[in-house]
Amino acid sequence: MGITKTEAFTEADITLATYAKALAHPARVAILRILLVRSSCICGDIVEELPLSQSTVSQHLKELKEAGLIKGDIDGKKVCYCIDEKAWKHAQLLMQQMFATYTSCGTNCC
Amino acid sequence: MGITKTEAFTEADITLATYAKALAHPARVAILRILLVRSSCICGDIVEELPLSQSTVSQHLKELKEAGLIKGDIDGKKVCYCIDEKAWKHAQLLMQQMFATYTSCGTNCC
DNA sequence: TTTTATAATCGTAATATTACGATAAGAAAG
DNA sequence: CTTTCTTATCGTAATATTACGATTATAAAA
Repeated sequence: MGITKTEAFTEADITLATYAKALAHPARVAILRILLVRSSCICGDIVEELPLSQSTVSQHLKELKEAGLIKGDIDGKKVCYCIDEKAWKHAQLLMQQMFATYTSCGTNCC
Repeated sequence: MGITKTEAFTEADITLATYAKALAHPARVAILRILLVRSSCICGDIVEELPLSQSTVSQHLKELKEAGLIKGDIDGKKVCYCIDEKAWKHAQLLMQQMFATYTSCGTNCC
């Protein structure tokens, strides 16, 4: 149905899934890498670094913003994007915790 | 168009996005947590722990398998799922690298 | 004020995802 | 062989995603 039974899952799982979803498209990963490389804010010349139209990039930026991972401030006639430190570190923590839980199982395993 | 210009992105970004997509739904996060808690294989009583139908759970399991994060071996009339260690650690590494790249920017930031 | 540049939004089309019931496929149990 | 249990797959419906061109909105520049 394309819709998710959100009420059925824990807050933590929903949050992690939301962050993961933001990373779930190569274009958005690429955008984040661009923002990461330039450790200070940059403005919207992201379009020129990607093989996508301006409207498509704008849409991906919107999704990253909605997930909370980035923020965009108006700066004259451009818009200035950067990583949202708090959300970024939160996502990092949730991911780390998730992945770190793994301990390789014994001989009874697949 | 619901389709992605895969040829336009780097292999690393596509791989990371694929792993992220596997985590991009709370049900799949929940499934992975179940598999993580029981460090040895368990079988499809995952269904009973989730408020989803058997067919829906099976579909999510399939996606996790296709992303490579889990594997399922036949064990009599049940199927035994567990985390795929290699892929799991690969995903962990890619995520860590991605998140660790961040260094909080100076005063010129949003 | 008019022009120009930048980014967001709208409209639309193609494809993907999520979910479930029903059915099929497989092996173990009787 | 037949029944039973478990999981996969099919069919279908509702919604979401991805992408682009066209348009709109806003502010700086002329």
